Amino acid sequence: MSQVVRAPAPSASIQNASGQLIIGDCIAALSDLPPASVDLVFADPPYNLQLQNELQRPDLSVVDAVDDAWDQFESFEAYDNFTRAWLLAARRAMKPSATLWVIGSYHNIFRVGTILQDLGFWILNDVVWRKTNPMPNFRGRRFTNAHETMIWAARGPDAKGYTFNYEALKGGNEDLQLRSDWLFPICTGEERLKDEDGRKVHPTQKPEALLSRVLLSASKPGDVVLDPFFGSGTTGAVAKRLGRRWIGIERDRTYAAAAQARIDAVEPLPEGAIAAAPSKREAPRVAFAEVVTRGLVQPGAMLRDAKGRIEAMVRADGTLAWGSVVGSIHRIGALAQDAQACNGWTFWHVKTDKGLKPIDELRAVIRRELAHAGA
Amino acid sequence: MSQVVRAPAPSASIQNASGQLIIGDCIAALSDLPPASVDLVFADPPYNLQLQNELQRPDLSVVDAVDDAWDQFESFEAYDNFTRAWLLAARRAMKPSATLWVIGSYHNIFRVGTILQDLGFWILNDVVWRKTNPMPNFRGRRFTNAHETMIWAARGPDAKGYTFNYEALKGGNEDLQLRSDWLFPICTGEERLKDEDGRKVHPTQKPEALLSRVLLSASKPGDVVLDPFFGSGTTGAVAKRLGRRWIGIERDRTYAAAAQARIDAVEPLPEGAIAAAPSKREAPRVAFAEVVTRGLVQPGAMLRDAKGRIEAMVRADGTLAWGSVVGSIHRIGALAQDAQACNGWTFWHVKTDKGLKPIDELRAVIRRELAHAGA
DNA sequence: TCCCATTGTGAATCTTTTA
DNA sequence: GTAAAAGATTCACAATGGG
Repeated sequence: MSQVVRAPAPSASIQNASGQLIIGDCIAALSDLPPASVDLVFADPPYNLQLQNELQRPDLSVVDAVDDAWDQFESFEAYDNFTRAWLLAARRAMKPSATLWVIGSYHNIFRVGTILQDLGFWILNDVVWRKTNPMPNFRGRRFTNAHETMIWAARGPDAKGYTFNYEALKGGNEDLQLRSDWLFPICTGEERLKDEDGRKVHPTQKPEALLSRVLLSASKPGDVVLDPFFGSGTTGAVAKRLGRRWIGIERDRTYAAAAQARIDAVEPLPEGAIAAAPSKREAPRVAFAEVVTRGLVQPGAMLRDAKGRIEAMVRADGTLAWGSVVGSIHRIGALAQDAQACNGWTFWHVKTDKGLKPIDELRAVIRRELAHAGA
Repeated sequence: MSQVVRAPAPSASIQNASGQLIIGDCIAALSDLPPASVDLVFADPPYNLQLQNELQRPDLSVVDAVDDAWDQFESFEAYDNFTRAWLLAARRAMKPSATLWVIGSYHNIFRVGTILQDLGFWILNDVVWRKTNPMPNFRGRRFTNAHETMIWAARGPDAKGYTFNYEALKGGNEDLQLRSDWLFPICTGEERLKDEDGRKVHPTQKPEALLSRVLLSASKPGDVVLDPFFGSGTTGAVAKRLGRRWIGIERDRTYAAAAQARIDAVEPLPEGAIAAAPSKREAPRVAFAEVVTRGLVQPGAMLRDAKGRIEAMVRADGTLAWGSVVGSIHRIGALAQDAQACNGWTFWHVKTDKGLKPIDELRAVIRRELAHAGA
C-alpha cells in the first residue's frame, strides 16, 4: 500500500530530535521502517468489542460505547489475520534485544497472546492494569470489569539483553520488586484530550502514568519507542517527556493532528529527573467477606451489638442473616436499630473469653498482614 | 479409553450425599457423565510441561526465529488439541445455564481463552487472582509474577439464567459490587496438604478462599460442581463445606487418595450460613393491582416521582392515569420522564408523614406476608 | 472564595418473563 | 420462534452551579 504519508516536516526541533508521526496504514508503514531499528514497541490495537445493544445506566443515561468502525471485525479469523500481520511487521522493525507490549481486554487479549506465542515471541510477563475508577457493571450480571491486560514479550526465547530497569523500579517502589499488577486511574480530567465542543477526541485514550511505567521499565533514554496504533499520542507524549525518541503510526487524520499538537506542547524533563515514579498507595479496603474467608470468624457464628441484645448470623458469603433478612453488616445493623445508617464494623461484636469484641479488630488483623505484604 | 475407574463405593455418607470422585482420564470420564447435568465447572488444567522442556533445549536457542516458531507450533498444537478436547467434553456435561471457570498463567491462559472463544463459549469476565505473597522473581529480570488469571464463561452468547449471586456478593463487600481483581494469599501453612515426610502432596494446590469466592459467586446450594483436574481436591472440599454437590476427576491415585481423605474430614457449614440469599430478581412477582386491592394505596391517590414534580393518579384496576394517558406504573413512568424504560416501583412514591416513600416499600409489605404464609 | 449538592461519564461483549 | 412488557441496575471522580 502506498498511502503511507509522512507528516509535514516538523517545525519544532522536538520533532526532528525525538519523534516522527506517520499518517497511514499501520502494516504498510511498519513495513517501510528500517529493519531492526526499534528498541521498544507499545501497541494498543483495536479490541474487537462485540456490543449487542445500547446500554443505559440506572439513571437512564446512555453509555457512550466504543462502536467506531475501526474496532469492528467480521470474525475472529479476520481479527487473527490482522493481528498476525501487524505483529510480524512490528517484529521486523524490532532490534534483536527489543521487547514489545500489547494492551487489551478479554475480548482480544487471548487471541493476541496465542498469536504472539505462535509467531515465536517469548512472553516475559502478563501485567494487569488495575483501574482505580472503572466503569461499573450497570446491570449487576457480572463482576465490574476493573482491569486490562498487557503482555510483555521479547522477540524470541533466546533474546538476550533486553532492557529491564530492575534496580530503578525497585528503588521507586519502597525497595520492593515491582509486581505484575499495577494500579492506575483511567484517563480523565485535564489529561483527557477534548475537542472544541468538549467531547473526547479519542474514545480510548490511555493514562500517561501507565505509559510512563512501561517506558521506565523497559527502555532507556534515547531509545526508539514505536507505537503502531498511535491514537491520541500518549506514547509519544510520554516518550518525549522521558527523553526517548518515538515513532507513531496513525491512519486517522483527526487523531494524528490532535496527537501532534499534544506532543508539541510537551516539555522534556531535565536529564537526571527521569526516575521511576513511585507507585500509588493502595487503599487497604477490607470487606467483611474477607474476614470470613480468612477464618477470623466462622460462617454460622452469631454477631451481637455491644449490649448483646441484637443477634445476627454470619453467612459464608460475608453477609449477615437477621431473621429472614440478609444483607451487609452495615445494612443489617441499620435495620436492626431502625436507623438510617450504621457502621457495621463498630456495631457488631464477636464473643471472646474477655467479653464482646468489635469485628473492627478482626479487620485490623488483615490490614496488618496486607501492610506487611506490601500489597 | 476404558481405564476410567470409579472410585470404590464411598463409605462415608458425604460421598453418597454430596460427591463423587472418578479416578481416570479426564476426557474419557467427562464423556461418561450424563449430558447437561452439571451447574458449574472449575478447571485448573496442566501447563504442558513438555512444551517448556522442548523450548529450553539449547539447540533451539540459536536457530532462526522463524524456524523457532514452527517448532513451537507443533508443541502448542498438541496443547491446543488437548485443551479443545477437554473443553468440548466438559461443555457436553454442562447444563444450558451452566458456567465454566478455567485458571491459568500466561503460559497457557491465552491459548485456553482463544479456544474457548473458537468453540463458541461466551466470556463473562476474566478475573485476576492477585497473590498477597507471591514467589519473588529471583533473577530480577522480570516483574514479580504476582497473579494468575481465571476466565469465567457461559456456554454461548445466548445462555440465559446463569447464576451470579450479585446481591450477596455486594453485601459481603461493603455494599460495593465485586471487581474483576481478587486478592488472596497463596495456599500455605495448615491448609497445605503434606505427606508423612512433610513434603507437599500437590505442587499447585489452590487456596480454599479462592474456590469459596468462585462457588459463592456462581453457584447455589445443591448445585453440581465439576472439577476435571481435581488434584488435591480443593474444589470438592469447598463444595462440601458450602453445601454444593461435587464431581472430581483425577487420574493420579496419590492425589485422589489425598483428596478423598481431605474431603472426608470436611464438616459442612450449617444451613443458615450458606442458604441462598433472597435476591430481588428471584422474589415473587407482585402486581401493582394487588397493592391497590389490598388497600395499601387508595384508588384516586396521587403518586409522585422522588422530587414531587411529576404526578399521576392511581386507578382501581392498578393502572395509573397521567393526564389523559393510562398505563402501567412502568409505562407511565417512562412516558412522564420521556425515557425508554422505567422501573415504576422505584420511580413512583406515596406521601407519608415522613415524606415521600417509594411504592416498592408497599410491595415489600405484601412480599413479607407471602413469605410468612409460605407462599 | 468556599462549601455542598447536582450532574456528567468512562474500551461494556450488561435481563427476564409473558403474550 | 418474535415482540412487547415487566422490572432491575452504578462507582469513582471531575465539572458545574447555587448559596
